[in-house]
Amino acid sequence: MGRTGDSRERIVRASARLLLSRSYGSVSVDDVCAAADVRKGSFYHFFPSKADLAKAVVDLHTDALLDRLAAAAGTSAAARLHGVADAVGAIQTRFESRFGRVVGCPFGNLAAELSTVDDTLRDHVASAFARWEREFAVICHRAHQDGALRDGVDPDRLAHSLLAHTQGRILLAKVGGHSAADVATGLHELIDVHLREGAV
Amino acid sequence: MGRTGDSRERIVRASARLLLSRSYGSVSVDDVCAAADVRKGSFYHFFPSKADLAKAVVDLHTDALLDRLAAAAGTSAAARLHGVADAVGAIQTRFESRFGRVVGCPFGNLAAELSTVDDTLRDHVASAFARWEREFAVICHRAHQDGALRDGVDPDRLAHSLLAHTQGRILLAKVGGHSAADVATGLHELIDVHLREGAV
DNA sequence: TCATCCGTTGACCGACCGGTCAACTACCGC
DNA sequence: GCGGTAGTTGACCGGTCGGTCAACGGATGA
Repeated sequence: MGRTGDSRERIVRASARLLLSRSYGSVSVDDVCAAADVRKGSFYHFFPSKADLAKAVVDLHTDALLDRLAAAAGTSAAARLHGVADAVGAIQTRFESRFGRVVGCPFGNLAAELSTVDDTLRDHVASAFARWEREFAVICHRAHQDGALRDGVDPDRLAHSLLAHTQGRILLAKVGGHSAADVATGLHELIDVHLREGAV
Repeated sequence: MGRTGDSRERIVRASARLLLSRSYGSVSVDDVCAAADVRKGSFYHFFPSKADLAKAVVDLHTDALLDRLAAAAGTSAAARLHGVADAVGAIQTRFESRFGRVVGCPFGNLAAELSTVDDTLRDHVASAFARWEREFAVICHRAHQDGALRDGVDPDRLAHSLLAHTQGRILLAKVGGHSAADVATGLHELIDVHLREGAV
């Protein structure tokens, strides 16, 4: 082994950073190798193609997100719902301070750019979204059982709606140059309008 | 003039089609020229760069969208609100039948891929979104004046929320392989929860 | 001690990228 | 008829792209 054997991890982390600050198409394998201080041959030792690297990056973000969502506390179901909005806001705020601006959602960025280009990658991102939505759905169902949801609000559909809203808000903040805090505020509003009057 | 002098238009229309079916990064200037049956020199006679072509495509879609939104009829303000959801659904359904799948929003796709890469392009797309949101806002304000909106719902914030939701739903449909009809349904639901009970 | 194997290196490749250019052509106003 | 000009053509360019490969090195286990 050359140095410490953490080359693969350095590659994934470096490309996660580069993909957020730019885009899949504008980040070359050479860029990634330079940022990770790894030679190209090593890169292709770990990843059969650039697309596979992107999948690894998706997995990295998926693990991080699911951890964060699980850690999001909250006593009542309604508070838990607001907790996920806070979690999303916290992640975006962290990206914002790291890159100096809202740079989008790691999943959403790849989904928008590559869904129509690489079908296996599309499928991979879709799975990540599905897991994310399932986490939301669990919380929505709990809120439903607690009677915190407005009449006629279906928990599964609310979960999907929440995810869509998250993606849309982040995208608009990215293109419009808004702040990550606005994203969180918008999500809180969306949640409130779905909660029964008088719920926390 | 070589043929009929409609080269520029052919270029824009061909690249509008290619950008929707693929992505900015995966569509080359050569691809566009081939699809438009135009030689590369002609392309660069009309557009100083590939990015400028993308701006022209944005303008094309902006005009089409604003026309469509203006044509969306509706007697009551609430019906008008649902009318914009139908308009979005109709556009997406048309794309779906043209390309065999949901291919995303022309603005959203470019916003996600290029906001962090090309600042002038980002600004151009942001302007298009701003005009779109303003159209939504006009209708939301009308609904507000008519007392159709739930208490505490701010019309401007609702317009932004509606736009975000539109983008998010389209993105999720694109990556998840859902239908354009689902997008419209989701938008109708979002509108309904913001309307006062008993409003049409 | 030695073979094995994972990781590493750097040179290399053909294709394709966005973009340029000088020459040519057909129209239009004069 | 003639000059100017908008449009067109095809050859051309340097750079970069994703990806390949043979050779090498150092730890590990027998």
